[in-house]
Amino acid sequence: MPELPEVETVRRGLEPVLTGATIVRADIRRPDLRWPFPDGMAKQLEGNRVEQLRRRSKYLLADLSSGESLLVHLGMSGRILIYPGDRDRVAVGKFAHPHPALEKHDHVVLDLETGARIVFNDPRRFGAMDLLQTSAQDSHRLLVQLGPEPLGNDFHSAYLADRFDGKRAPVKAALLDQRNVAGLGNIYVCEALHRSGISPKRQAGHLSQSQIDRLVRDIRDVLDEAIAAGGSSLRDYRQTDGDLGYFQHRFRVYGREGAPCSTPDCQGAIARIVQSGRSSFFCPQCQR
DNA sequence: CTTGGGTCCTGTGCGC
DNA sequence: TGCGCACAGGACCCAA
Repeated sequence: MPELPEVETVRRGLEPVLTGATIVRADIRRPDLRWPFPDGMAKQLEGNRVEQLRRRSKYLLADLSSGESLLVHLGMSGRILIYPGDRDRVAVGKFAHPHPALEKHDHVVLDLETGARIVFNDPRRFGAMDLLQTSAQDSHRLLVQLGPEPLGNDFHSAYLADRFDGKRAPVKAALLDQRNVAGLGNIYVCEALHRSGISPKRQAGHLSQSQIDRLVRDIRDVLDEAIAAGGSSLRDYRQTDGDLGYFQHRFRVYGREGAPCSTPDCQGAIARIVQSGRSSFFCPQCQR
């Protein structure tokens, strides 16, 4: 999926289009993604204004005028595209539809009063949508266990040291565990560990305090840089306008098996190993 | 409690 | 050009 930087990029793309706009029509084109959509979702959306578009970890939350929020998760392959529409063309009756034809895997379509159309497309359908009471957000089953935002004030080295204390799991697994810190995925964990010079195989509980300090800083840095670059574009991810993100050009280890390590004075080559079924990319020379 | 493995689904890229 | 296989950004669920 899109990890935190990609979801934040989507949020920033959607925000100006969605905030303050009223949903005039919701077209739910199949009964489910990863889970069934809530009963009557289309009706709960239609007629509502979107008050605010927020992000929590890798989830988007659109707060509605009804007091409910639409929760959206992009899974592995989910995309949201905006078609600005063209009211004038509709108004003069030249075109029955200002938007391009729907494509395969376009599962949810929201038409806004402004004429804009928001399309959720997800080939693998690991994504999710749900409705929740905005005031009870934190008790939602998908959000209740999430750890702190890595870019927020609650994520700091004392916190992480406490969470990692006594853990025998590899630090790679511990950082992917959303209960420890919420929003990292495979790419940015690999990248942060490389920047910190920490092997993904190291037991989380065996890191020194200075390594944890460094790791916290590097996690924040890599996420900030990725957001500034508009996220990373791999197979499926695009920004809301269909453009590519650019951060993938700055990967130091992810997807670079066999390439020379980019650390100054390091003669190592990037290796790939499998940890709990997922690829870890790292430099065995400078990550210890 | 922690940890690791299997699983959902479709698409793509590679080797043959 | 076609075919089969490995692999893909997530995270739930269950067994040990």
